[in-house]
Amino acid sequence: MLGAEDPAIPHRRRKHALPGRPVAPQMDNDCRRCPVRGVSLFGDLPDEVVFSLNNPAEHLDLPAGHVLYREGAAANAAFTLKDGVIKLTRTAVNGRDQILRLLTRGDVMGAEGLMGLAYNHTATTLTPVQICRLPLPVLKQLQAEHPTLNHALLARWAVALQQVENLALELGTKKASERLATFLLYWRAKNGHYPSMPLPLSRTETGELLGLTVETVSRFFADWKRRGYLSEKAGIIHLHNLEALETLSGSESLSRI
Amino acid sequence: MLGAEDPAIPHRRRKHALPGRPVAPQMDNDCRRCPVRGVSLFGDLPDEVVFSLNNPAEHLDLPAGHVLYREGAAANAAFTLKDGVIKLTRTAVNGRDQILRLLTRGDVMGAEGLMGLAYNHTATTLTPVQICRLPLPVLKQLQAEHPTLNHALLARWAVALQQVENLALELGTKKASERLATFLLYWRAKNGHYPSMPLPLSRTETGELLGLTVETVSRFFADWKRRGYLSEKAGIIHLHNLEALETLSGSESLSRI
DNA sequence: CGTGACCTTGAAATACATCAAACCTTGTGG
DNA sequence: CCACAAGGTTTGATGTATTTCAAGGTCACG
Repeated sequence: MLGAEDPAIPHRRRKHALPGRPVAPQMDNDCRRCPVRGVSLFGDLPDEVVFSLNNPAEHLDLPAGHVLYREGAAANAAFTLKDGVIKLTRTAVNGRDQILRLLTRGDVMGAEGLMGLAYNHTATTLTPVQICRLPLPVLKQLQAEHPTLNHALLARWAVALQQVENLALELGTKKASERLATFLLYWRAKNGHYPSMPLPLSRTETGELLGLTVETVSRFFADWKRRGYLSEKAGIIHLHNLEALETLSGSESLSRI
Repeated sequence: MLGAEDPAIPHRRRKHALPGRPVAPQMDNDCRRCPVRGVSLFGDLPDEVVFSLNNPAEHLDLPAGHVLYREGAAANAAFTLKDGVIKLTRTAVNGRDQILRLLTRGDVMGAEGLMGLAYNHTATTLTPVQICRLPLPVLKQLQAEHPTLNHALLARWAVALQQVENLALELGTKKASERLATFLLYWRAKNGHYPSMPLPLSRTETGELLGLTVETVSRFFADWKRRGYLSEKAGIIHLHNLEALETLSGSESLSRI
């Protein structure tokens, strides 16, 4: 609880998004030994079914800054994220981007292809990732043969809906500092409640998530660093004053304290 | 296409939300003759199944301003909206409300009770409504017996997700006038693309949907009325200048034109 | 015909965006 | 290995969109 060890691997920060050819080393392409099978879509499927799959999924290793698929493109596969962080974004008519969800280990993306024809988002890796690519025809067949899968899909959709609802609630009811503080605390919780966590979002991206400009995000970070609420080093955020951040996430504003 | 007849019933505007006792006349409680069966959850179920249901659903007639269920309350039933408009809201920690979805004919609500224990939203009628109340145990059993139902549920979840994503996109990337104009055009489309449509939202509620204050909403309405873009009478909105609104929904601002 | 809910309008305050420039940091090529 | 280039971050000055506060106006209903 109090001051545990530092978390995971400090995901290396990307510079400019490389064109990123899928460096797929095919190390272990066996679904039965998939490290995320427990949390993945197939968690509910019995062993014999997973055996029978004959490894329909393709393992991929991608660098940070790689676009997996684009909003509006014809959907041909769904993906499971085994490790790393991915952002799902949409672009408004005025050209501004909105991050709608941040995906981490175990999350599924692209499954909307089961319902419609096109992807609803653009999926971009924020760190190097390991993912599992599942062609939609395979998934459709599995869905038909094993109704359990539908339940798993339903559960995921429900979670996704709640996440986006939380986002809309934040965007519609809170001000800049509140949104940013709330996000930092959320991200901390999502990363194991450690006092430190990797933050693979640039200031611009943080703004795209929270409906703010780069400058506004930067100003609050700077302000909170000066106050000693947090510090940052090599892409790792350290939260020193959770209480202050919790208060900020509730109501306070920069100039009022 | 051009200047068609006026649309539906001018839903009477509520004054203060009555405590609203469920005036349920039980006129026709037979699911087989349900006017929205085609668009409802059971659209896919074969006739014999619907027959066998033995009318598990309860028909309700509610006045405007009635709270169907509250965020956080134990979920015991799902509902199908046969007629009228309902808002789904959540309240932020600071007490401000956010409308997350507006439901119309055929929409389903409260199905999150299938996955979790509590309702995620507060559901409030904005007009008099006719709804169908479906106890969750019944729905769960149907779900187990007829996997088709899962597909229907999945489809609905997918639509809900897209709607909320659209909202988040609006809230995160656009400014007041753009959001309001976009919403008016959206609402027009949802009401049959007629030049006129009932708007069962108060200024306050419109603000709660779009992340704005009453005053801001009122000012834009006033401004656009003065410009002749629209007019309003007895809760009915008439859009006179779609082009202007479309431009506004894209980029323009009040002071800049 | 008064009362309560809702809507409008104005003036002032403020939060955030925009514009502009300097500063870091990190990977790269000489 | 150094220095530069490029992307990202910080900071300041200024503008403006939107909120906040306050008051008056309208409409429907009892």
